[in-house]
Amino acid sequence: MITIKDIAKAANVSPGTVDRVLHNRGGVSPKTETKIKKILKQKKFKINLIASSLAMKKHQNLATLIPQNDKQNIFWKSPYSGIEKASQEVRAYGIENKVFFFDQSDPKSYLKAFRKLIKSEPDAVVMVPIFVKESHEIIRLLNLKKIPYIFLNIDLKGLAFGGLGYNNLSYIGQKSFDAGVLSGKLSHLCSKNGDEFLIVMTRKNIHDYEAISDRVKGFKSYLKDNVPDAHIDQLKFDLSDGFEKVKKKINAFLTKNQRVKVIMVPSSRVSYICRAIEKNHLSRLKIIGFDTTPQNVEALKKSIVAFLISQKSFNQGYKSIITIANFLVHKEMPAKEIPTPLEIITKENYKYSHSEERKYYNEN
Amino acid sequence: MITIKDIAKAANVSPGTVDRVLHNRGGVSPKTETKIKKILKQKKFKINLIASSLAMKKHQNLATLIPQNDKQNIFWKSPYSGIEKASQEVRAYGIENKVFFFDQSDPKSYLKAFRKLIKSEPDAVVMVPIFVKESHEIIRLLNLKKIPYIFLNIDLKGLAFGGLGYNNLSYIGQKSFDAGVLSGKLSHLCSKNGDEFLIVMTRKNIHDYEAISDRVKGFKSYLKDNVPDAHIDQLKFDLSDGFEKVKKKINAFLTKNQRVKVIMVPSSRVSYICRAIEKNHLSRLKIIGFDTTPQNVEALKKSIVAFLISQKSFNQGYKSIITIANFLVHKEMPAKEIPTPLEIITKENYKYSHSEERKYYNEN
DNA sequence: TTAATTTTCGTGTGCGGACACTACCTTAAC
DNA sequence: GTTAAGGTAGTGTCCGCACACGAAAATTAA
Repeated sequence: MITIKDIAKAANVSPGTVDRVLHNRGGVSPKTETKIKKILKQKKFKINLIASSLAMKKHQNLATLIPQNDKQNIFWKSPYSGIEKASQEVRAYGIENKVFFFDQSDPKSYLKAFRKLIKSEPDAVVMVPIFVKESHEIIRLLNLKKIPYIFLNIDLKGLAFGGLGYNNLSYIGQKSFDAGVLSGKLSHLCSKNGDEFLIVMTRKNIHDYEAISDRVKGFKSYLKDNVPDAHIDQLKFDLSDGFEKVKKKINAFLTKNQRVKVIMVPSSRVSYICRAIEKNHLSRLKIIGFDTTPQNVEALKKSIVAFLISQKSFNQGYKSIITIANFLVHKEMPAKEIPTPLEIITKENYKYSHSEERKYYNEN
Repeated sequence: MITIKDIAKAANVSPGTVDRVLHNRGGVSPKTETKIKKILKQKKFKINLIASSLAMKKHQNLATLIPQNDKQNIFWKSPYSGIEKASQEVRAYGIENKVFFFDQSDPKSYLKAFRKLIKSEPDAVVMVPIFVKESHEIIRLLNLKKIPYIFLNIDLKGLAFGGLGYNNLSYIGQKSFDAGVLSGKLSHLCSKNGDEFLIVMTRKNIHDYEAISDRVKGFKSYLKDNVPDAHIDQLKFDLSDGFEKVKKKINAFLTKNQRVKVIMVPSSRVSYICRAIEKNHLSRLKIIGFDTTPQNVEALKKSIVAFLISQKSFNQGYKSIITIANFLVHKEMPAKEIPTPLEIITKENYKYSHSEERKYYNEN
């Protein structure tokens, strides 16, 4: 193991000088600088990150702005858990993360949570930019204060600030269009000529709209390219529709359209739809959904759902914190986009997936 | 951030005493011990792993025994890369890993590499126990020398040493039977009533046999449970069969058996088989294979192969080193089995998978 | 030449924890 | 009452690096 001291000895200088060269901190004559750099390369010196971050005692604050998770919004439990896990890990690096929750159906609570967040004087921010208009305000302030931020799960785009767009260090999440394409491929593979496809949309919150509509676009795009004469139907429900109404409508539709063999539900509420479908229909259907919520996994295990496409939201949360921590501590510039894998989950491979997440739950 | 010193102050003892309690090193009266433990819990003290491993300056040696990778055996490149990546990371913890290669078709080179390995006096070993008899000898020596070891990729079992079995700390790899079950499920999903299934076995090396035959068992098991009247054919080739012979045999078979619609290749050589199949057959076939070798991915991208089941061998290699390093440094006991996820890879989600591996290649 | 200034570099301290070493305090044996 | 033995607790040093401080060297000004 090569240390700074080894380099110093070899170059006939003190460790301090080597350190100055390593961090371009100036104050070193060109002669010695090149000499040291040569030895550095020759001996393949790598900074010991362990010792480095221990010595770099400056404590920094992180802040995270995410939707509250509860029984209704169970989806947000995973990212939160991932965030918690990462927070524990980076604490040793002197980074303290504070999480601020908001009600994902209430823009006011979003702004309120942000106001609290900004009072905590964070050095960097991880946020889920659900509300477009409010996020605009938030980001304006972050830019002003020069606080770096990354987007989690939702890739807010737009021509804000005079066409410059947002300045997020990175986006960590799923590429919704491609997720939709994948659902199209899976639908295609498990159907035969003449089968019809049905998309069931459940718009629970307005802000889901972007991702969900991208998935639908991706789905249609795949089919257009690969099954040009595919017949695609679409059913839409609103939150205001009660379960009974959904049930009636969907079963009536399936009775009338016996050639529908594949159902794709672009939201994370596929299990809800499954519950609404009568058994006699289920047997002929291949159902594809998104996200491994407990209910969805239940339906998968019962072989009601054929595929779930997972965005590994636990890993998303985890990675967002690790990414920004690396940026703060080691000035490591993240990629502008860090897409989550599109994992295909079936009854048979579920138990081998999400192992980090399960491990975390077991330990806590 | 709570440090040992904080705890010491609160308990009116010196940091040394707290450390003794933390590591059960004895020499502390029960009274002070319980007091300290209470404060530890109350203040939620967590050891700072960064500082801990820096302070634990004892340098340790790791040794890895894996098959050489070359054009013929490209599969082993991924695990090796994962091992290299992890080795770099753990070097900061004072752990030096040495890799010893052997020819995967030559037991003698296996033993020879091991002899070199043992001369390096490793504190722990990661090994791919390809050859049964020779591994037995190797493990006997490791047990004798009390060197801990873990199995990578191949789960050597047996009633060795008086029925006690091997003493490997852990096995890191795929559960082959379940991988086969998954391939059965995928075959099922993309077939319709009356379709026939074909298994094409290419036995390149004897030692692959276990994993491959388990995959076949899993495949058949799934179909037996879910498609009881399924018709499953099987073709076997040997390394000695030339490509032309394979080609002739397989196409003749497919011509004669037009109802075969799904082909499952339980080895990592699906692309080889695909090259042998004539185009007029390909169009009606759904082909499922294993492992994301460059050639297989090529076939996937051309839509010749429908699914690849990946065992993420890069991650396997990576995890094996990390696991044993954690064991050495933090005495963290690993799980007896660490199964790799069974990832379903299609043309559409390939680019989002194996991101760590690709990142590694880009940086090196 | 000498003083003033700037540039270059060496030294020392501390991050949080591990562990060897030492000092102290009991207890019991003589 | 002295001493040895054994248990308990405290001190000090070091891990590899970052950074502040100030000394030495080099340069410029007077």
